[in-house]
Amino acid sequence: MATMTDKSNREEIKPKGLLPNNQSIKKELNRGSWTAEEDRKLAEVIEVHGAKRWKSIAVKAGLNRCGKSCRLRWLNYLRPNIKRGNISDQEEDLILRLHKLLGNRWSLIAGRLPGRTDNEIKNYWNSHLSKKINQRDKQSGSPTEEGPSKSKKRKAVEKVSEEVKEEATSNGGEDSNMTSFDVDEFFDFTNESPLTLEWVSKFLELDKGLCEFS
DNA sequence: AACAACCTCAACCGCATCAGA
DNA sequence: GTCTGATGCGGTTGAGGTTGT
Repeated sequence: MATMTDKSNREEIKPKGLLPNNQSIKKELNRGSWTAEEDRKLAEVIEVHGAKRWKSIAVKAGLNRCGKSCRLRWLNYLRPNIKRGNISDQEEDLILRLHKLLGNRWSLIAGRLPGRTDNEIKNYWNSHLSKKINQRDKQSGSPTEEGPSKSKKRKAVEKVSEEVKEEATSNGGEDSNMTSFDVDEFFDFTNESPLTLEWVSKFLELDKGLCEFS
């Protein structure tokens, strides 16, 4: 089930990351890129048993991997309806807006972009958009664009979070992660302006339209 | 052609939260 | 209420690819 962009077709799985002298690797689990064979096994088991209890999925599939790794592989790569390839201008715009609104809440942002994963969006942000924004800021001289106040951000975050939750549950419960978080802690809200609420609702309207479009 | 510098993105890690016993 | 295992999230890493010199 590997795609063309997949680097995982390599036969050999090399350990990744810093593992000082194989220091306490539990049972020598496979690490690194996934092979097409592993993908196939994982997909088969998930088809039968569903995407839950990842540890047992790993065992049932005969994969020498931890459940976490299997989950990640499924969510970011094997899951049906994954949209791969270039991020469209519309999507990019949406990511920018959502990031302005939500911050680094990648899973929430991903929840508003059908077929995109949080990892993908995070990568895209780090490699493309953050630079773009830095350049723009340097040119304009202002650190950030006009955006909603923190209290409005908070409301928007709550709303988006709720919507994502609903969508997730209506999609069979899969990906029903990121359901709640401490908004109070995340945003330190003080001042507000009437314009900002308008900004948020406009944004949400636009967002809805885009979702229907895609 | 060879090398260095930079870029991309899959995968890992640590931590937080949730759910069940 | 506490413990423990499962799950989810965001930050980070590094292999491999691309571009520049």
